[in-house]
Amino acid sequence: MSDSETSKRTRRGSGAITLHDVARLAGVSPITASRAINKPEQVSPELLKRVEDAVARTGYVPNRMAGGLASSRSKLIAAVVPSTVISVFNETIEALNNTLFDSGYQLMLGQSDYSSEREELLLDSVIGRRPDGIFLAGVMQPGKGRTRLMASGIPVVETWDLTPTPIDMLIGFSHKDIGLAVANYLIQKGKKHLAVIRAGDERADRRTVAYQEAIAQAGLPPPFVVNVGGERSIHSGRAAMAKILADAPKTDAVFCSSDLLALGALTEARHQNIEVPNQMAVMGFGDVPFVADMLPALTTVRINGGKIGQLAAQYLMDRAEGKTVSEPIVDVGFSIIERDTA
Amino acid sequence: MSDSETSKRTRRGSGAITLHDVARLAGVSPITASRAINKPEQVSPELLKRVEDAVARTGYVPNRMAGGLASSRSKLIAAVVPSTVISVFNETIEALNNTLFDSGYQLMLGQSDYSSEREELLLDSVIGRRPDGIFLAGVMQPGKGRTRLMASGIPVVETWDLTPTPIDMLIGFSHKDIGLAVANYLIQKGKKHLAVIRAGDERADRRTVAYQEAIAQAGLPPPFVVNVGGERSIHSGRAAMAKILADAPKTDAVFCSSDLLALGALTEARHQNIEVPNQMAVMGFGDVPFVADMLPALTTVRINGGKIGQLAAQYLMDRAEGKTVSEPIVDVGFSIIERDTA
DNA sequence: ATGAAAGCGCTAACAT
DNA sequence: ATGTTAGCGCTTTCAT
Repeated sequence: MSDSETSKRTRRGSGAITLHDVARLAGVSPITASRAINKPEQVSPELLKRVEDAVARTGYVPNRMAGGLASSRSKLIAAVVPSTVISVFNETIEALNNTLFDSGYQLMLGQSDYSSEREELLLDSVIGRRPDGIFLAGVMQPGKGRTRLMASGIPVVETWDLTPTPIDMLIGFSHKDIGLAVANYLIQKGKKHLAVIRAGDERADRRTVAYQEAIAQAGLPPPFVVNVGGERSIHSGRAAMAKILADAPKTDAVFCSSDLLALGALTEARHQNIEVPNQMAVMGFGDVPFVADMLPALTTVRINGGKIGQLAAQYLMDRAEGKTVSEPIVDVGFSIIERDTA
Repeated sequence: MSDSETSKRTRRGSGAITLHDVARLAGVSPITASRAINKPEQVSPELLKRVEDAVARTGYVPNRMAGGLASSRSKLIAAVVPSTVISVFNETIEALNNTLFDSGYQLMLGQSDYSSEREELLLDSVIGRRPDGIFLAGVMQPGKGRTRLMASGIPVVETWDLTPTPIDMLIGFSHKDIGLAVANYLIQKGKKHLAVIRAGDERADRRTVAYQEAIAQAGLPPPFVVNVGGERSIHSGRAAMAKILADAPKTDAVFCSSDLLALGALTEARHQNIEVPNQMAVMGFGDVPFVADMLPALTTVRINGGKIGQLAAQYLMDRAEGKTVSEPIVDVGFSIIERDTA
């Protein structure tokens, strides 16, 4: 209200209420106002109340960019995921976000679209924000991005995979073991002519290779493989199943790289009056929230995505606060959920 | 390498490479280094090259918190959505994120979980980051949150709905018109005993009320209503359909508040050998990416979510850059996609 | 085209 | 328990 500002160089900032305004109104020094807001136990009840009143009256919202700059603690966590639309990572992101929010952290979301070029751009953009931690969906392949990440010194958690050489922390499971387990599950169900509908990524590759190995070990003919590349949709699942039915008609079981692909395979099987699971077993991967309730209910590989997200958030926050994480590499495992389709 | 730092109060920052380091290495002043990076056309080729080399050699990544503080431009956009797991907003968020990223903006994601208490907390947290714009999934009800948002002066775009009193910009469509259109569509197909499976939110309410109106207008008996509250799953869709079949057996058409609910309804119908669409028509809402390829393919209301996201991003960025948005209120409409189930 | 000075809004470090 | 001072790393303003 009563301002007498005189300066040669003027450079009014955002115009928003600042800590100084609040302090002046409360009749205290800025640092006391800061403490009243962030560490109320360090301030006498009397002054605390005056500051609180001033905050309420002005509608002051602290500028976290300024705070972050001053304290080198941004209270930001970045997540880098390949895709956000109906992806297996959704549950993980939601859990991550919720856990972070409850402790006053904010989530920045970056999408790499399965492109490593874009991922590198994204990483620089992310590092520039100086987040207190970075969540990665997957394990980062060696390259410029990985190097820069390590150089940044920011705590990193890689997820949804296992590797002997993590950047930092790791919360995942073995894709190889899944390939093995699924093949053996199907074989034990009496299936003889296995197939696989796989995505183009490297994790799908490891599952497929293990699947092939287990099949070879059992003395069965090698599986028919359809690689759908980046097309993880129901549509491509249908097309893939059509191809299997046409080119490898003896097939009696298919392992799909994702639940969506499995749903597509199932759709095509129904379309062609193939009886599931006797004539054709179908398994998915991911156990996205709705496949349990469909008819037939999908037999699939379940990953506890929520647990991964929650744990990752905790680890990142612990590290941001200087604590050491006692078990920085965790295998959360997986389970085969037996339902109607296999 | 050769440092001789002497100061009484030491407070080493993050320890990362700063613009000063780059400038020193390039033999220019910090401001020249800054210009070389941000406005290269203002710097002579000679110095530009020296700065670029220094950046490459040091692996310098600008600290955007510092830059944001100095310029009052964070290059951050915040999105507030109720949920991220298989929600109709996913496509919008992805488009928003992609459009922003291409212009150097980053997305912060906040989840309100359909709770207005949480939404208020979230809003303060978001405002504290001083984003250049805020994306809202839905329109914000009057209240403390809305007031604070308006007071913040940050550009806001509300979406997925229409209102005569937007906070700022608005990109949506009429839920009332959808209720009307769906009812008339079903009626015109010869359906006489309509029902609705709705969620608990206010938008679903408006669709339902309009649906009831249109039915009344046509002289048909009022629809049987099942309110699933916050349970937007396939599971609750199944349960709701079971209830309809038990309590209102004459029902020959159901409009569902979401595609997932519709899928559940369809599942139950199949389970009870109800023939779709003749005996029972089912319509969804949202046209999530996979319902088109299922068997039967779902007849549903399609919203161009991608367009909303892309437009919202553009509007927010324009406003952040001081441009005026010529048409700040847009009705993107909707369409009924006729497929197998109605 | 380049640079010096000032300061964005906050908190860490050092008093008292 | 409260205050003073000096930055955090950058960009604006003004000068050359």
